[in-house]
Amino acid sequence: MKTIDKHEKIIKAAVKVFAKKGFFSARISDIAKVAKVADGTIYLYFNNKFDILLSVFDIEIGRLINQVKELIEKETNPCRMLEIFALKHLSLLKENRSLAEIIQMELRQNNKLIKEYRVTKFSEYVDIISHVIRQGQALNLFRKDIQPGIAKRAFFGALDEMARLWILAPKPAYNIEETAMQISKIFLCGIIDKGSAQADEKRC
Amino acid sequence: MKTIDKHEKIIKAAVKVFAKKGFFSARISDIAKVAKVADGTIYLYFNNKFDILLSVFDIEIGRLINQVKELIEKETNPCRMLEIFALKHLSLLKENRSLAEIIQMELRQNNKLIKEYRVTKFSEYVDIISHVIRQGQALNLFRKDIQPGIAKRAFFGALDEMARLWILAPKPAYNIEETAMQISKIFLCGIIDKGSAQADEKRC
DNA sequence: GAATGATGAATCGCTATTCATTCTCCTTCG
DNA sequence: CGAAGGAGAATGAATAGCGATTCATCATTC
Repeated sequence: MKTIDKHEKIIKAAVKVFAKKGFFSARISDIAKVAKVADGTIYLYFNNKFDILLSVFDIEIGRLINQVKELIEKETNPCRMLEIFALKHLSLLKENRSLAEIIQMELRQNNKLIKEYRVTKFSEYVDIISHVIRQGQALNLFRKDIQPGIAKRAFFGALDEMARLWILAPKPAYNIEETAMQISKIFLCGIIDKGSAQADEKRC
Repeated sequence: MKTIDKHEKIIKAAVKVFAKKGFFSARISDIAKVAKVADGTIYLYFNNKFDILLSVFDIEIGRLINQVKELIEKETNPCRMLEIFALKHLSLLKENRSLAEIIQMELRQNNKLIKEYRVTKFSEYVDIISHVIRQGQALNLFRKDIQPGIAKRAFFGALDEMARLWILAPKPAYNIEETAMQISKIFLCGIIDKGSAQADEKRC
């Protein structure tokens, strides 16, 4: 059993336990039990309980962010880029429900470190959206009176709220493709420049 | 000093302390200090720490919900109703920042009682939106292919994300009116039925 | 037989909750 | 009118339990 294995095992276990109980109610001994490791072992790999949470953010959420980024970068049409963002964001969270729960719960905590996390790595992720909107505006696809900073939040917030539905409701009422499509559709219709020939051409 | 005064004082204090530190990190003695009351006194009015949080939800958030509901009910035009919802929701949260922080943080906790709260009182609030959308569809103002259940979440999620911005950022980059207007505009443009004469008439 | 990794029982600090005591403010009666 | 008394409210020091963290000890590997 290599060192690297235990580090990973503990993080995976922590994702499960934090998702189930929330950071504060989760006990180190819970994580240790799920990871099949002694309580003390955890302190060989992490400085303290909060450090485990930060590692979850860095590694697991970081992985999520990279996957979406990578896909977006392959596209050039801003409309398609937003559709892909919606679809991929939702489907990755759906696949990894525990992680989705942690994002919902812990990334909202009023904590200095978490706040910092939100303004660095995570907001870099959300900034993908405003960047795409600016591209669309430059191409005369999207209306110029839309503020990218507000629109990005509107779009991300809409997706985030759908993610919340899945976490709170035991049975999902809508499937991912349908949800992602509806949200991109509402949003795209809302920002597309109807006076523009480009918008028709690109079939946005 | 009447009994009713202390109950209120403790709740007001709890709103501040929970907002600042979060439920788990808030100490009863902190709340007591802010309320200018002895630690023990709190237990004359509340069963336990969690009971204080539930009371905050019931009383303070309930008050917020009622205010928005009341305003909406005065309107008949679905487009205006959505605009008013956006504006009032944001401005009430802005006025009561501590409460907004609690909503952001604690209403996301993975807790059975809070989950129940979300599926009763709070979702009744969000359901105002889907109700308005259905009205609009019945009047041929809004497109029929929009699913009210998804659209309500898209709209609410967008507003909620803007509220989050204000909480995390020390200095707000956008004012309320502008934000509410942009979000309603994007959303209304996204759901309005362009083929319909009604939509023009009503100047949506 | 070191050196490194792992263990888990014991420690230690923290804070929700309790409860014996004190305070406040009426009511009653001499 | 003022003193006595007592009911309910308020106090805050003491308790009690929890759980993060430590560390003396054990296991494994070379």
